[in-house]
Amino acid sequence: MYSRTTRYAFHLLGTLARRRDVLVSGEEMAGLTGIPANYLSKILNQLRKHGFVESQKGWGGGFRLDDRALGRPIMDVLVALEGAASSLDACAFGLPKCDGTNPCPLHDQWEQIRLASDHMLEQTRISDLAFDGR
Amino acid sequence: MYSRTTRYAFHLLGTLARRRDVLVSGEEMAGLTGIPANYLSKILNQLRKHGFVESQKGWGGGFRLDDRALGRPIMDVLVALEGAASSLDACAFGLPKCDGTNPCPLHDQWEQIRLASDHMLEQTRISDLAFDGR
DNA sequence: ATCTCAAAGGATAAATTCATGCGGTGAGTT
DNA sequence: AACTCACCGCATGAATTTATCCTTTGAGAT
Repeated sequence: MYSRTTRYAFHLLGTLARRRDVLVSGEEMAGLTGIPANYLSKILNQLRKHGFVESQKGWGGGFRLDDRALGRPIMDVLVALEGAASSLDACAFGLPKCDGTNPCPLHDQWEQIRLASDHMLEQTRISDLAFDGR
Repeated sequence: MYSRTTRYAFHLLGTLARRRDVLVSGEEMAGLTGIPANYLSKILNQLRKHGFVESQKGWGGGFRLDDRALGRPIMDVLVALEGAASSLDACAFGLPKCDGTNPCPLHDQWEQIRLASDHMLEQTRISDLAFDGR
């Protein structure tokens, strides 16, 4: 599974995608999503460094989606936060090397599942995450 | 993803399924699988308590698959070790309540993936895990 | 200029998962 | 009976992930 941090990131980006072009403060986002305020700011900061969101300090400050991020696949988020090349572990059986020539007993079925997950992450864009709620 | 412990359990059961009716010592299983010996014994002990393996103490002792476990789906292993009702998290977006009436933006696609994983775990039996290697 | 607000950043702590160490127990051998 | 082997259980430790605290920085308001 994607880590809790990654799931938080999806939720935060979805919340910002729902509120385009306005600044939403961290405190406010914590209220909207239920994510701990102090932790959420770390994640948004990471997302900022990777070009997904913009931020503004000071009075009336907050976070806002970077327009250029709207069309990016959410796989990019996973890569940015986890450094992962794929979404799910390569092998459900735990083999360090598991592929077509040296498959574990679950290889073929797991491959399908992993591909479906990768496909979802590649096809879903950040704009698709727009969401209001917690 | 299934926890490392669960993946270890699959690997251990697969190794025993390949060696029916003989006792394999913990030390030996560590060599066969590459799983830390002291950790592996914990997992096998858990599996014993849940009726997947039998063990024998003392000289020539070791672990052996419980014959009645052969036909059980490997979902049972996951449930026994993680107490999980399903294989993957209910919601990839992190919502505490995510279902058809209150779906997250990823709900429908993720549902397919989760069902595929559940299906794999229900259809695969312990006997199917038979495997030699690490 | 000064004050206030909110993000940025660093350090620390809590929680969970994974792994190790070691004395104790039971089974078989000699 | 004494010895050895290997599982058993408890306690401890390491690593990773998640969460909190507190100080600093920058932007706007007064």
